Amino acid sequence: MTVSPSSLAVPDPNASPTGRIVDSLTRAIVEHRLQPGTKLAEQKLADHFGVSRTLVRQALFQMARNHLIRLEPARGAFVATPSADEARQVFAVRRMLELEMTRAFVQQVTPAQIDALRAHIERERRALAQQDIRGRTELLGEFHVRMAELMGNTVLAQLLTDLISRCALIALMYQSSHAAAHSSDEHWAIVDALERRDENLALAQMAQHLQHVEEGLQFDRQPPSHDIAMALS
Amino acid sequence: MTVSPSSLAVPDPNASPTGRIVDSLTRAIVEHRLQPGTKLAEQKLADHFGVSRTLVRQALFQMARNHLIRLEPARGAFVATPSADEARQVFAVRRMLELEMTRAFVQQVTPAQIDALRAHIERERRALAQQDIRGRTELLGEFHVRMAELMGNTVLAQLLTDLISRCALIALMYQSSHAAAHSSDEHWAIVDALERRDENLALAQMAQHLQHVEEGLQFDRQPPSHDIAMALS
DNA sequence: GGCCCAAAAAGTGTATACAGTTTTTGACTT
DNA sequence: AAGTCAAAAACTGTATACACTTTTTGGGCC
Repeated sequence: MTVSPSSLAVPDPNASPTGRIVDSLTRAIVEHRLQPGTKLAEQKLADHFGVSRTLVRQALFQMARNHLIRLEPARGAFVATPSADEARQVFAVRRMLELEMTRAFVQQVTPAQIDALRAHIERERRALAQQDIRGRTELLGEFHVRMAELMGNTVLAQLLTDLISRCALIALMYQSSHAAAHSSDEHWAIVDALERRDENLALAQMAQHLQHVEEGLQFDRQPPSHDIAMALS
Repeated sequence: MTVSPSSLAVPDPNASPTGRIVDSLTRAIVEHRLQPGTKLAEQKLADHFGVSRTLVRQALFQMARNHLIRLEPARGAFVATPSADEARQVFAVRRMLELEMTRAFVQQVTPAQIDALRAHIERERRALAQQDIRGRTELLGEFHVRMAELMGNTVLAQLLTDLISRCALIALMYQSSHAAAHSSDEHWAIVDALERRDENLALAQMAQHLQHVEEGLQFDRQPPSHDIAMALS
């Protein structure tokens, strides 16, 4: 199962102008600088990025496939507003993927991988200490992607990247009250279990971690609507 | 976990002209009417579909995200030629996702779901009996998607749809010698185990089934090149 | 003030134009 | 005959134009 990580080169998204726009918009959404439901007018984006609408449209179409934005025919693009149902489904898929990933990871773990994961957690902690909200969110999500990359499975890593982007958007909508510091400690516990090659413990830690992340969400809360009239109805 | 299937409506891909093109090209690739490596010239596709290059380009960009086609800067789009590494990674992800899906399925299985799966297998068998190669391939893959849909997890179902499309392309490249009839019988065995709510048996059957599908591939075989010169070098 | 409706403005959907790059062609050379 | 190279053709990448749809505006009416 272990495979050379470089064997499946993924083109740098910043290479093409469209990729640059996708990247920039994705960051803006995941980092909560764009509220769910916000209209994304093509000409305004085109002006902002200094390109024509053609490239913006290409970027928007691609992002719609990740469900980070929603396209309404003849009405335009909006930052997605995932429902509670969708949120639960996304988390269910993450659980499925990451539990089995953890299982596979234990089977082939090396000291170098453990070191890499510990180094990543160190970065998480620095971001936490510095109150670097943006870096924190990104790093906490990336921990899971890093595991996939260390296993040499680029396909899995890309899938997880998409899922975790959706989770970030969901977390915003349902106002996660989850303490980020807690997450970093849980990552540490997972790595400890991996190092000991204790499959059952690693699975339990990962399951608990994902459960805590999901529990931070409050699905009973009404999704904050961007539309005033609808919010007051 | 169980959620109404209709709650997360996915827009009919045939609704937009671009979606129609994506759908048509995806089918052509998955059903092996387009060889891996084939050049997809924009103007030719545009003429064929009776639209301008604009729409074709949108479709190609979207398909590149599924990895069904590969875009080379300034050179155009080609039907993807997944490497053996990529194939192994895709199968690894399928295993992860589907094993956990099976686990979750057992926890919440209903007689109606069993009936639906058996009905699906019946269709597989009809396609097999009629030597309907195209329908057979599609139905055998769809069985796994159907399980996700029956659990009410649209997110999972869409992910699996993409993965299974990639698997179909991989199967073509590495000349699966896997008997399709066998697959249908294995599906039957999985459903039996699900009906008995026997988690361990269901997991074992699903694992074995996926292993058989993957074993049908011959990774040692040189990927058949569309480029004559390269094939002879 | 609130409501209705038509004109204007803004925006999306698709086609086309054009610049720059890659591939093909075909005459010329060895 | 095989190789080379420049001109031509074909193709991609981006911008722009234009038809059609949705949203906004503002004036008349109750």
